[in-house]
Amino acid sequence: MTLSEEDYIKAIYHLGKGENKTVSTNAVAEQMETKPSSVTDMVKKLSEKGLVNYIPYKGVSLTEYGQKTALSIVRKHRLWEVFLVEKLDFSWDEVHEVAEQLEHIKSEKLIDSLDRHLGFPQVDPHGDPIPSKKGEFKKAVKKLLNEVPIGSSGICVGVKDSSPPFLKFLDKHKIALGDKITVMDKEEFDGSLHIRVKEADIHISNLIATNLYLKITE
Amino acid sequence: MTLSEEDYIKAIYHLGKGENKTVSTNAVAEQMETKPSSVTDMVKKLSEKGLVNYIPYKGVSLTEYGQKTALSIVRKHRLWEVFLVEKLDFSWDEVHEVAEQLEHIKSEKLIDSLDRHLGFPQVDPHGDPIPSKKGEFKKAVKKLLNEVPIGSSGICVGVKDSSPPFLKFLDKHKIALGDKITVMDKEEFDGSLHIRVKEADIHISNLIATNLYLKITE
DNA sequence: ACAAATATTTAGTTTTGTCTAAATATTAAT
DNA sequence: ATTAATATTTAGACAAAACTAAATATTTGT
Repeated sequence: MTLSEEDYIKAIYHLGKGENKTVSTNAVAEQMETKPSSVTDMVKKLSEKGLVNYIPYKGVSLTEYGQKTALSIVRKHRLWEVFLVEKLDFSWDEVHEVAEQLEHIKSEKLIDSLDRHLGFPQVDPHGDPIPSKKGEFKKAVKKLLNEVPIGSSGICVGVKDSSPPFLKFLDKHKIALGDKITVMDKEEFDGSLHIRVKEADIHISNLIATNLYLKITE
Repeated sequence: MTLSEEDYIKAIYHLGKGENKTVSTNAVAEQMETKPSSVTDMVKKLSEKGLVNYIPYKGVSLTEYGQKTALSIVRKHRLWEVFLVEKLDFSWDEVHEVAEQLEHIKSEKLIDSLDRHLGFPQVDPHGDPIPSKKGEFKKAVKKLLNEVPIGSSGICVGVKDSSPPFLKFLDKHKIALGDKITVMDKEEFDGSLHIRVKEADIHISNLIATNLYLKITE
């Protein structure tokens, strides 16, 4: 597999939302920042190699083999992201570009060793699940903090209200994007929550909880 | 810089023994496992980009800019080798192929962080020095163990006598290629040595010392 | 110094991945 | 159902990096 082929496989995988939907060549072209005609060419080649199903004018989807390949690339990408954040102190938003390069390194031993070195992480710094060597993984969903069941934890991935007062509140309570948050308990009376943010336990109102998005794996 | 260009720069650097000698296109072709005509093409391109000095029929050498580039690649290669051995438990002889890929990853922050993560190592697992960010580094020399001054240490990189009895001896005393060896003391009387091999102190005869190569940086 | 051997370059192709412009198929609108 | 708009493919070209075969320089042996 060439670098370019891998990028196409990954693009088709992501556009299909991991559910192997058929996607249009135009969509792939936009995702890859290239021209539709280039996509047609590449998709024909990938089809000959047995990585995708391609019907002219109808779109492409991954074959089983293509899916396995995509998951292997996603696995590498996410493991490297964990490495960059955990070991090299990269921040949440700096990892993507470098991981895009590292994901193409070819060495099974490297990835297995990296996985072990990192303690077999289940999710990457964005809260997305890391496929196992065999390609198994749990799906991740984005939920408002108030909808997260007690005992579950996830990664803070966004805000609904992005007004300065709210962001200031988050800053004051040391809640940042990328932080791991666990719902410890919920008050029946007012819907307020006891949560754990990176080792610290704090208590927040229901209103706050309805404005924070977590990514959780079920 | 493309991947291929980087490989050529590195080949020219290594053939010049780090001393920026002028090397022939044929030599580069052999090193790169490619054809001389391909080298001519690439060398012309590199010359236009200001990375090499090229005189047709006379050979190529790196410009100052080319040397800086080469050292930056060597630095990356060797840091990754340290990472693979120290953190991922790769053995001495497994690292090269993977490091050849990793050395092409482009991110200054990545390399600086890796360097820090590894504790700013001075040499790679083969005993070769790691250039600093600015491209400074000490030269490494290969010496027989009996010629190494007291107090110095180096990496075991080879044997002069490769007969089974000698190799068996090394195995028995847990001396392996890639091990760090420090000369602790020398007996005037018989030239025997007290050496430290990976935390263990042992005593070896002069004959043994004349058959082991160390790579040391001055 | 000259012929033979060797080294190097040039010219012309190939492959991969891309592009533009033109042609064709599909979808949407009336 | 026909036309207009949009999506997709085809055809032809290009750049990068490689190759082969032929041409040209350089070096070597006598």
